[in-house]
Amino acid sequence: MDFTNASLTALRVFREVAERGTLTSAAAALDYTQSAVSRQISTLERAAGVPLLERRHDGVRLTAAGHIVLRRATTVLDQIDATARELAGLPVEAGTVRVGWFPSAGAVLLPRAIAALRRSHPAITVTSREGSTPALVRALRAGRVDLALLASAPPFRPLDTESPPLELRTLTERSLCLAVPATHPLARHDAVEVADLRGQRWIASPSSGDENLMGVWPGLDERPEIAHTARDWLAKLHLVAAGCGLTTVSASLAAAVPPGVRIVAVRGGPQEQRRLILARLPHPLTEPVARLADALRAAALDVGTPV
Amino acid sequence: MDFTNASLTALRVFREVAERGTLTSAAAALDYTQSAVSRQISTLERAAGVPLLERRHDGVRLTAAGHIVLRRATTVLDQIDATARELAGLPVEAGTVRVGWFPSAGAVLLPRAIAALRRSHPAITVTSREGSTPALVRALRAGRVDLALLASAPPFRPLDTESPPLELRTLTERSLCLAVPATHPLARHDAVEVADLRGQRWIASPSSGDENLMGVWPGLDERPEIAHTARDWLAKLHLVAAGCGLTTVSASLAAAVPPGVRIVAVRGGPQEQRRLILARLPHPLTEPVARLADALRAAALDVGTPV
DNA sequence: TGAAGTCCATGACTTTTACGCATACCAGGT
DNA sequence: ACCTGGTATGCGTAAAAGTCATGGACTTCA
Repeated sequence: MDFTNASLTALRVFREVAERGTLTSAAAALDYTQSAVSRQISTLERAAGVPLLERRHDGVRLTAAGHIVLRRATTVLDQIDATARELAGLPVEAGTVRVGWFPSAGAVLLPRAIAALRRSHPAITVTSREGSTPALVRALRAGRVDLALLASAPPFRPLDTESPPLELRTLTERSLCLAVPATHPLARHDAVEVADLRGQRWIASPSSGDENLMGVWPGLDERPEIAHTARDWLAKLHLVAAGCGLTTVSASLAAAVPPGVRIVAVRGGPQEQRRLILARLPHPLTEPVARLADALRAAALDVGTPV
Repeated sequence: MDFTNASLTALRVFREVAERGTLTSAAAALDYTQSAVSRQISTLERAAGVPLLERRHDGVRLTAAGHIVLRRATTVLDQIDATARELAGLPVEAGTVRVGWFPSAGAVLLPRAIAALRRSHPAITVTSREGSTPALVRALRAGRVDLALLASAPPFRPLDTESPPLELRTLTERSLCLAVPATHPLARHDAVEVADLRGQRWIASPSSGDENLMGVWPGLDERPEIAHTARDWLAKLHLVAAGCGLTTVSASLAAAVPPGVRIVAVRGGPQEQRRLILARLPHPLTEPVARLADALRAAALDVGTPV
């Protein structure tokens, strides 16, 4: 008998034992007797050809082989669960407003706002452009855009020092989150500890200098291993989905992640807040610009709601 | 009973049936009787809740659900086999491959290839970086990447003029397609006429000069109205989903479009072909690099198949 | 039209496996 | 010495897996 004849049930039991630390508590959790669990584990160890658990007086610990099996079992069982889900088939007043947006700020929010505005004010037309924060601020000042959607991180410096100061409205202020592959152990819970991020591989944006790399958790207390660099969010998120690494993500992008990506919060370490800001020049708004600003605010409230 | 209680034996049997096309021949290969295989498949279908095979007089064919299960079963069984090898301490190929990619070339293909490679050669590590075509060619020449995934359009000029010439392999050559909102009238059919593109609003990449704008159909015979400019594909595609405009898209990205986007072909006017190219320096490949190149070729074949 | 061949599904039966109950053993704490 | 919490194992039973034999459906060929 070799490992290829292991059973999924045994792998599930093993995972539960590894998580809870005793056969007895795993049995209770899975509605087995302690002896049934003991036999399952014994069968799995015979299949593996090596002990997977070190028995102690107060429970069990994983052996090196046990860690191997746990890692693989997690992947296998997540694939089985994903299969089950997949099988269940569980998807304007006239005028033009010009808005600029930074990708992580605009990718979800702006399309939703535009869609909502089309329904409520079909005569209002929106055009938009992607740009960096400095470029968008210049575009606002120059009148090339009416509104700008920007992301902002501590220490929340002013966008520029020109006069008059821009009118800023914070649409959301959320904790920075983490995009993890759905099959990753960190994806099991809604939140992970910052200490759990050690030893992970990261997908970061290319950048120069030694400021914090975008994409790496800012509270990480080790030198990160950058496995991939990417600017494009579609590619980034698909790399995450493929299990290629982790990346930080604004909570507002959570609605746009492809299948295979889980968004989790990070506990421990300083709270990393990110603001989504709507910037404009401080003069009276035209009606269409005011309506788009309303739609963006409404969309910002919706984005916090899972769809 | 649900799918999470499926057995590895049943998945192995299913995979063999899928591969051989008849229960009888799969039974012979696995040393079962034909009726044992029939019962295994029936049990799996009850677990799935839907038929996985279409019985015909000359054997069986996979249903859509069957394809789902086969894909997942392959991953699961490969993981189990890899676990057995890992537990036995069998030597495996180790090494890191560095690959560069242009977003529209890399966003779908590379994650899939990396995922497949991880299953077949878990000891091979891949790191990657996004870059423009000229930057990636320079990175290849300088030895900073081992492979580069590039997109190419007519007239298919050489990537550079240095010697020796790079070794290029075309992974796919596809017609350029159009991403349209699912609610758009043009989404009703699989293909549209180039004349129907007049008067549409477009989402283009920002660029300078008067060469064709990326994102606008190159055969369009009027001055296009650019409603949005964006580089980020996630944002672009969500703008399309929101009904904000159309954009051109490589067929290889079709697998990554979010809900609300339809990919359609364009008839009339000159055929717009796009090539997806794998570039490398013309010297012998190390084993890991060769394996990743194989995985990319295989993934390129898969991307053409609707799932 | 009938025979032959190939395929899948199923009734009846046998063999094997999984699990619960009860109990023994072990280590640590009081 | 006793108690608590843990794991391993003998025994018995029920359930699952597999084989044998057979029937039905379809296609091909004489």
